[in-house]
Amino acid sequence: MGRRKAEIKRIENKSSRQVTFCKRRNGLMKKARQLSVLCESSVALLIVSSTGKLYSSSSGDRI
Amino acid sequence: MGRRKAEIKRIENKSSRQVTFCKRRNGLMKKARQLSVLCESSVALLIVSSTGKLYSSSSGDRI
DNA sequence: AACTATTTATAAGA
DNA sequence: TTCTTATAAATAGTT
Repeated sequence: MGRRKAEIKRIENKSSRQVTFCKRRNGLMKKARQLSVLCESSVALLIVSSTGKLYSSSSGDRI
Repeated sequence: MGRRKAEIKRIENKSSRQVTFCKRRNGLMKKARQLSVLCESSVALLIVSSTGKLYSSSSGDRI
């Protein structure tokens, strides 16, 4: 989904890797929430960045 | 992403909710794996269907 | 951080 | 129900 077909392999460039991380992390969380709402399911998502920062989302969260 | 704009609210029809659950669950797991590979991160995803069945994916999984 | 061209996911349909 | 297709949505590269 972008200007070029993206191969699924580690992004070498550090800054673009971090931009992609931010974009895709947000997209993933959005879709996780959508699934739980659309299909009455419980969804939990845990992401730990390469720098060790934790991001989480679960269907019980208000935001 | 589809023929019609999909509102994010519980799908009332049971069979179409099930079809959507299957499609979106697969899509979500795919994107979770992509994020971990592209951005060198650890990603864990847990989904419990409305019938209580558990589906999980984590970046350590071989499949 | 915003913008688009393009790819990808998917809602309906066959 | 598995496959197809039109369209919505996500996002890669750009500005």
